[in-house]
Amino acid sequence: MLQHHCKDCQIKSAAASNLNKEEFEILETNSAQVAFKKGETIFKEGALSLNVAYLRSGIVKVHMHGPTREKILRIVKAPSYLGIPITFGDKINQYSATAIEDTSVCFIDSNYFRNFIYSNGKFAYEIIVELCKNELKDYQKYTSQSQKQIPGLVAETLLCISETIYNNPRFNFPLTRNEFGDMVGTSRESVSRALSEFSSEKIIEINGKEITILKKDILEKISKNG
Amino acid sequence: MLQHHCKDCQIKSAAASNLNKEEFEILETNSAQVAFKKGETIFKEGALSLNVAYLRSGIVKVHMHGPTREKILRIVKAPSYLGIPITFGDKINQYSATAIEDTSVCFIDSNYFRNFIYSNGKFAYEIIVELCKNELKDYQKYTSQSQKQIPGLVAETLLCISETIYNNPRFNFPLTRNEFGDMVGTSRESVSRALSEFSSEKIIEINGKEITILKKDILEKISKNG
DNA sequence: CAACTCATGTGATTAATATCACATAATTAG
DNA sequence: CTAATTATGTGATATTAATCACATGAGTTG
Repeated sequence: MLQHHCKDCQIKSAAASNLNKEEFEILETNSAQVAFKKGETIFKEGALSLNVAYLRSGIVKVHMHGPTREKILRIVKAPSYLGIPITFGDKINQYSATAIEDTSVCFIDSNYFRNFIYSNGKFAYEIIVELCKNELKDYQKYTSQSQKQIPGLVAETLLCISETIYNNPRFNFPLTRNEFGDMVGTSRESVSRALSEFSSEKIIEINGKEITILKKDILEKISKNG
Repeated sequence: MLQHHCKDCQIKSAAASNLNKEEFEILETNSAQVAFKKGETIFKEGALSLNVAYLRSGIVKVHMHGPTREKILRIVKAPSYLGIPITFGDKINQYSATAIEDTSVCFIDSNYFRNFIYSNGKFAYEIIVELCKNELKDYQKYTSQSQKQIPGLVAETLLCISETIYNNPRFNFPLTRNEFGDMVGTSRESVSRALSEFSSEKIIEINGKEITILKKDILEKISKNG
């Protein structure tokens, strides 16, 4: 457990901003900050869920076993809670989280986290807001994925990664082609072909892992039309 | 607004069970019970979300516009909250709810609902648990839908409707074939073909809207293997 | 740095599903 | 009760994407 001072943490969650001095002391003595290297597992499907994980820095993939392959549910960028649902929705983790860049995670004993919900209404409210926003985002993605064809899904994913994770039209795509496939529910070959197509049409530029979005408007159109 | 007494309501939510006498009085004066006939819209995508909807009785489909067609996100059976996320995740409804059987819904002014979260930790906690459980269920379904093929999806849906909605191997399927397609992300023809196939193999029996699951074990195998 | 292993791109083939077309059944409206 | 509308089933065809096969490339490890 690294020494840390939650009260002075510069990257508190919206919920934690509502904690008072005493609650911060409780948080501090019942949480642990852990560093993960790229590729390391933060928590694993099937294990007991005893902690709430708060992602302080880095990027993480949230994923679960599917009927035929792994499914990447979302890419999470710090700062954000990582799976409150696995803590309060079930006793056993229903999904895993793996660092796709070096990350720092605070694990909070879920009993104390629960007590904050009981005793601090503003804290609870912010947690609810975060859960609600996630659900809405998930439903959007869910709907897209069941209706769009592969070029649309690949375009959507590129835009999403560019805009919500890197805020930059040029970025290092953090997943392998195989994982990209796991994310949109298709094979690595199909992803590869869609990317090649976009590249040959000068909509994007590919340099290994580095992708540059050249024509955002066209990519948006492809994403929208499926 | 129908006259009603929330305190004595026999079908309170887990969250509402934690409200005290005063809170029930507030709830009573700031909520309205409304009856909906089959097919009527309970709330609509795009409208302002000013109320939390609590489904007291009946069955509802929750759905949203997708890129190419409507998407049915879930079938909800009473008693259950209907879309807390639309109230606290955004100011505008991101999805609609439509009665697929006659229903009774309590609309609760979201400002008062929010106050309960602020002031009653156990209420807030139960809301969080419900949101978390929904997220886990959604992720499971989400993963299935992006990996299984149509027979697997149709089998999964039949089992789900049979077990979680009707608790009976024989039931009146509450959706048209088209809506069934909207639910699993496929065309009505493909759903129809899968059902015919199951029927000719004596796995199910179809009598118009009435479906009987004859061989649950085989249906489960089809569902599991995709 | 050489030998592996893993990741990627791409052509050929196969399989799954969408779409179209149409007949028929069920439901709704007048 | 009849006409109109909507829902359903099913064959034929077209489209899409999966799978297989293989070459190349990049990164890793001894």
